[in-house]
Amino acid sequence: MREYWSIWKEAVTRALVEAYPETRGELIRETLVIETPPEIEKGDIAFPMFPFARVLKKSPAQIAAAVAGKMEDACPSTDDGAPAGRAVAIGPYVNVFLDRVAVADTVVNRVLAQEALYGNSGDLADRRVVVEFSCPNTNKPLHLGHLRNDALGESVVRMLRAAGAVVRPVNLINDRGIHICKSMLAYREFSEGSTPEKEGKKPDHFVGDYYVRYAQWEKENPEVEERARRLLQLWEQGDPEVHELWLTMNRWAIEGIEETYRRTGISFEKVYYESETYKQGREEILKGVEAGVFYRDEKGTVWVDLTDIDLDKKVLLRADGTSLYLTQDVGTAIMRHQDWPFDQLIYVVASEQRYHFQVLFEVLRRLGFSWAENLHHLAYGMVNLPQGKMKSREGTVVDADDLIDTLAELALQEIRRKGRDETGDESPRRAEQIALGALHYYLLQTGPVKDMIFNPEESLSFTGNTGPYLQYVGARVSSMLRKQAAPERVSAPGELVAEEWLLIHRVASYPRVVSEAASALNPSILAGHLYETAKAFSRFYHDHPIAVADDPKVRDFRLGLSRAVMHVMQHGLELLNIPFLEAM
RNA sequence: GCGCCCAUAGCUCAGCUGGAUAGAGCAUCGGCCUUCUAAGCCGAGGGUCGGAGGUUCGAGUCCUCUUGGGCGCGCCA
Repeated sequence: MREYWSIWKEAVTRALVEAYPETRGELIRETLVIETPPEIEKGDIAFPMFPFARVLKKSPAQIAAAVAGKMEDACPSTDDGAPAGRAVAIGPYVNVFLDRVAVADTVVNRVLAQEALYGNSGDLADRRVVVEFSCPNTNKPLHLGHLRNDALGESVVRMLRAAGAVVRPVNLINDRGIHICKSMLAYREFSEGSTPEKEGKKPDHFVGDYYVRYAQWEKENPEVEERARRLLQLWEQGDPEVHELWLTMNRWAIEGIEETYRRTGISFEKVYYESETYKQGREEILKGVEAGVFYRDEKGTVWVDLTDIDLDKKVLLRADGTSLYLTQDVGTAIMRHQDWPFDQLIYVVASEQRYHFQVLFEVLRRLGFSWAENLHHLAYGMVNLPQGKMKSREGTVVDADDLIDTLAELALQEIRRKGRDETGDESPRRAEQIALGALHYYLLQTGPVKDMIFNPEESLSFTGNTGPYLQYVGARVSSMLRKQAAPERVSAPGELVAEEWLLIHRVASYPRVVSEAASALNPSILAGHLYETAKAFSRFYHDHPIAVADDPKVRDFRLGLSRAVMHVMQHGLELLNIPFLEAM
C-alpha cells in the first residue's frame, strides 16, 4: 500500500508546483504529509494543506481546491499496477479516493502469489543483529517477569528476520554467584542426596525449592549467610567437590529452564554462561587505563569519570583487580563482536537497568569501539499482579510453568464446557496452544516501556482483544477454506462492499506495519494491527456470504481475499509467537 | 536530595514523524444463530487526555513548571 501512497504523494507534489510555481519541489516533499481520513467516506488518503498556507498567503482550502483542480487531468494511471482514483478537495485537505477495484485486485493477487512470504521486506537486508534476552539465574525456575522478557525478545527476533535482518538470538545464563551457592548449601543440608528423578519433579523447580528452603533457614539462622559466602570462595578456588555439586545443580536448573523454552517456543542460536565469561573485560579495562580514558585512585581501584555527561563516576575494577558486573558486560560485548561481528546489539532487559546500560555503552565508546554506537537497550516495564507487586521474599512470584499450566487447564475446561472437544485427544494439546496464545498476546499487546498489570483472569478471557480471539478468527478462515478452496488468482468484481474494502485496506497495509513494528522494536504495533484485521474479517464474514456466495465471481474473489487474510494472520501470529490453529 | 520512566472512559490499553469529531477491549444495558465455527456480530451509555502556563494556523502528542506513581543513584548482579 505504501507504493500507492508514494505515487499519490508525487502526484500531489507535482500539482502543487504546477499551481504555485513559487513552492519548490524539495520543500514540498518535506512538508507534505500523508494521512488517513477519519472516515472512509472522506476517501482513502489525505494530504493536509495547512503547512503551505503561510508561505502562499492563501487559505488551506483555497490551496486544496487549486491542487485538486490541477490533478483532474494528471492522475496516476493503472499502467504498472498502480491504482487510479481521483483527488478531491475537502476543506483544507486534498483527499484521494482510490480505485478500489484496481487496488483490491492487485493486493489480493499479490498476497496469493507471495503466500507465506507476504509481510517480509528487505528493509534491514543483510543487517546483522544480536538480540540478548531471557538471561535466567540457575537457582530458580522462570517466573512471570521472564515470560515478558522472552515474549518480547523472541518476537523482536522474528520481526527483525521478517524485515530481512540476519539475527542471532543469544542467552546469557547467570550460573555463578552467591545465589547459586545458597541453593547448594540448602541442598547439602536438607536433601539427603535426593534428585529430581527420585521426586519426579521438574529439575529447575527442584533446585528452586532449595533456594526457598535456604531463605527460610537464613531467616531463623542468619549465620548461614556466612557459610554461603564461604562456599562461593571455595567455588572460586576451584574446590572439586563444590564444583561437582555446582555442575549437577546447574545442569538440573538449565535442563528445566530449557524445557520451558521448548514449551513456549523460545530458542537461541548461542548460549553464553557467566561462569565462562565473568573474568572477561579486565584486560580491556586495563587497556583503557593505559590509553588514559580511565584512571586509578591511590588504592589502585580503576574508575571511569562520566560526570561530564551526568553519569557520575563508576568503579570498573576493584583494588584487588577483580571484576564487577559492569566489567563483565564490557567483556562479553567485545567477545560477542569477535564471535560474530554485528551491526547492532540489542539487550532486552528490564528498565530498572537503564542507568547500567548508559554507563556500559559509554565505557565501550571510550574504549574506542566504533560499534558501540549501535548498542541498544530495549527496556521494558515491570509486570505486576492486580493485588500488588511480586516479591520473591513473600512468595508472591508467579512461576512461569505453573501459570501456563493454569491457563491450559482453564482453556481445557472452556473447550469441554463449549462442547468443542469432539476430537478428544487433541483437546489438551489445543488447550496448551490457546494458553500460549493468551499469554503471549497479553504480554505483547502493551508497549514495552509501560509497566503492566498481569490479570490472569483477563488473560484467560476468550472474548475481545485477546490471543484466543485472533486464533479463533484464524481457525474460522481455515475451516472455511478447507470446505471450499480459494482459486490461485482472482479478479475483483465490479463492486466491493464496505466491509470488504476495509479488510483489503488492512491486508494491504500489513507489510508496512511489520516494517514499522520491527524498526520500532515494538510488537504491540503488530498486535494492534492483527486485531484490527481479525475484527475486519469477523465483520465481513458475519455480514456477507463468502464460500456460499451466489455469484461465482464474487465467491472466488472473496475466497481469495479470505486466503489472503489467512496468510496475514499466520504470518503475524508467527511473529508474535502465538500458535496458529487450523481448528478450534 | 539528584536522575530516568509513566499518567488518556469505572478497569486494562491504542492514539503513526504535531493535523479533520480522542479510539478499542473488559465491565454494564439492549439486539442478532433453519445459512461458511455465537470463543462470534451489531448498538447504547461512559472523557475538563493528572494540573497550570507556553510554542504553533493547529497540542493527548513539543517546551517549562507542578502533582501523583514506578524505578534507579553500592568496590551487588
